Amino acid sequence: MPTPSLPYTAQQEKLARYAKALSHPARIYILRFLDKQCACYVGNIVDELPMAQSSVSQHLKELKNAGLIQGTVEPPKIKYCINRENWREAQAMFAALFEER
Amino acid sequence: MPTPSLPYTAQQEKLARYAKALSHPARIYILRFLDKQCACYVGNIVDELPMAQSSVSQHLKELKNAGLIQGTVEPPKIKYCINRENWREAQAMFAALFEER
DNA sequence: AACACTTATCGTGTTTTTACGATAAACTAT
DNA sequence: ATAGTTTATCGTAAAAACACGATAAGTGTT
Repeated sequence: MPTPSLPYTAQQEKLARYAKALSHPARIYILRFLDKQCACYVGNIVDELPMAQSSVSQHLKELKNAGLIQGTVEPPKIKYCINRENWREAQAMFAALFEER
Repeated sequence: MPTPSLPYTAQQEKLARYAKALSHPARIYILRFLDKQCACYVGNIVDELPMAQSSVSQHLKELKNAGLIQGTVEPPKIKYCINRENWREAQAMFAALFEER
């Protein structure tokens, strides 16, 4: 295996990170829900999903770390919404992957 | 027997499965490579990637199980290519996720 | 049959993901 | 202060992902 020590391009790494964020149905659900509702509180999402509050919180954290959502504090709640800038970037990167030839 | 109520829709599960297939940079690389080359042998891919042949084989298996690629035997080699039907389906499903509102 | 070539699979160890309950942190209201 | 509400984090355990070397399986050739 004599070839490249340079592993992957930054683009490939980034797209893989976005894809990983989308790789669990609960996170697809959350994103779809936020996209429809524009914004909502954690409690609303917990009510929708068949898992513990702590698990939902963890999925939200992963989506936030991936840059796909963002939260704003509205005491005593926290409101989450799609991060539109990165959302568009992810959209473009997936589109490019499938269109390119 | 009543049908068990699944927590997520079939669509969400399917999209999550496609996303998981794309969630590793090596698999992004492979798909991109196959898309460009139209088709190639396993050896060509192994030469491109900084990992063992057995690891590449495992990534190919995952992509095949996800339905994104397919292989045809051309003794003594095996030629892989994109599964265009599922490729288009994945393209449509990602596009729908990001466009929908 | 024996060999060479190509790729898949096996066995193993390490790391990451996923889920949970319990607890902490931050804020409001009484 | 005390209590109540909301969400994040901690600690843990089970499962899955990932990579590797070694080996098997399949095919063509001699």
